[in-house]
Amino acid sequence: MKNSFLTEFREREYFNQCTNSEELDNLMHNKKINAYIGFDCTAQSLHVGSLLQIMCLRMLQKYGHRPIVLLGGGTTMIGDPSGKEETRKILSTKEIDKNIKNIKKVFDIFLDKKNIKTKPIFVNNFKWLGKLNYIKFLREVGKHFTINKMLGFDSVKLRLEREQSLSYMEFNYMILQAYDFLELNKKNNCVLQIGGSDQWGNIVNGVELIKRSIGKQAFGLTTPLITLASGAKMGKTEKGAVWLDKKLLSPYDYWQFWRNTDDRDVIKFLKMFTDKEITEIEGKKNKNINELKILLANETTTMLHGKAAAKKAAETAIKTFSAGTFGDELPVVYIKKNEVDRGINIIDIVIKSNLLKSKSEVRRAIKNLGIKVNNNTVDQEISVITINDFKDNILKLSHGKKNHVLFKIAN
RNA sequence: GGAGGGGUACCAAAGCGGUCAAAUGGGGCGGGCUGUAAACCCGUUGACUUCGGUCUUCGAAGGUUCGAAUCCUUCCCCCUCCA
Repeated sequence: MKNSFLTEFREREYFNQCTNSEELDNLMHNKKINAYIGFDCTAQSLHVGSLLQIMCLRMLQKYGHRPIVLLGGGTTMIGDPSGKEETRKILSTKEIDKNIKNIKKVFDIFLDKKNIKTKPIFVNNFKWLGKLNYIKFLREVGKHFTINKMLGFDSVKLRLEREQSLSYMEFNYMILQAYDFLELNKKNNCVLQIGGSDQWGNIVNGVELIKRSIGKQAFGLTTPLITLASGAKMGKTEKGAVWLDKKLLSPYDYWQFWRNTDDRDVIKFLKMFTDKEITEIEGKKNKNINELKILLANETTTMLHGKAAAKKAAETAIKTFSAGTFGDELPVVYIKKNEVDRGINIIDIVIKSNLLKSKSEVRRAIKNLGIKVNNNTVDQEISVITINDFKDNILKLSHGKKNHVLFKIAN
């Protein structure tokens, strides 16, 4: 273990597999390299599922290497079958372009652009995939792939074993990804591709393609699939994906996501998703678990949304959970004064708050004593909200312990 | 192309003429206990409701019947075996 990149990569539990870790270690020790990770652009932004990958890019920078961010405009048009049981929806180029634009913002936040030597390179594989000549491609790239082998890859095998259809289009995905790597190797001198463990097959194909077609050595490195102590996949909550975009998930909710980490995952997450030194984290092992969770939430939120937003989120959390009051990071809904004067039924105001979607759900929640107005449990579904329920123009409405909305009166 | 089996709610899976808005398990949500954790316990899990009911749902469309998730016809999709 000479090279600190791979050492830290292992220490932080990022390591899953490597095509040749010893040589990669040597290489990265002796010179600065260019390495790439590809990101899927099927959604309008990235969520925590991609955070580990982003952390890898940051670590490359930390050790003086240059990250290449591939936003797969071309491959997104095909859809990666890895880990998917069904064919994905096919997006239009317009949607994909829009997604790419928005996703790029995430990297602007996480990656350092000031240091010329490690400044990230952004590429879109549509640039080369979009103008491929089919016959030429088959002759130059296709000949290096055998169907026999391709059938053995998990992404293909699983689909076939489960007798789920796999279109020819998707079947080609791995070849395209391999070609991406070749292209980046030629044009950007990229010698390493990092990805999630589900990308192993695709990555290995790229490494082999580079070797066969131009005789060069390249490397592949994968990160493990993060599973929670509870066994669930990381990143999903009741509210849906944990987006890395404040328009899709507020800093407060992002903070809450980390604050609610399972005890057993806290140390691991501190290692994976914060910049705190390993030794420092190890030293905290016996600290109060809730303080560690707050540390985790503060660190991760600061990294994404900035110090001020993290601080506000933390304060709001304290007020909401400890002090029994409320902080200003809670979602706010404005309500007209004359509506309040008329009196609003509790069911209607819950619907207005978006805490619950249907009146039946609200009735049920009330029956289960899950609705609170200003911390007082509502036990009657015929209760009416009036101006008297507003204190200083504000009313706090809660569903359960963690979901709160503030109503403010607007004229 | 031939012979069988199957498509049920978020998922898995029962039901096979009325008592079915549909058993059970998982997941979700709420409550309790706690620490905004885990485990455990309880409740709840189609929509609307004047709480009497009403409306929509068991692959799709038709039909039989007083009455269909259940029976019949056609169609679509999936699986198993044979060619």
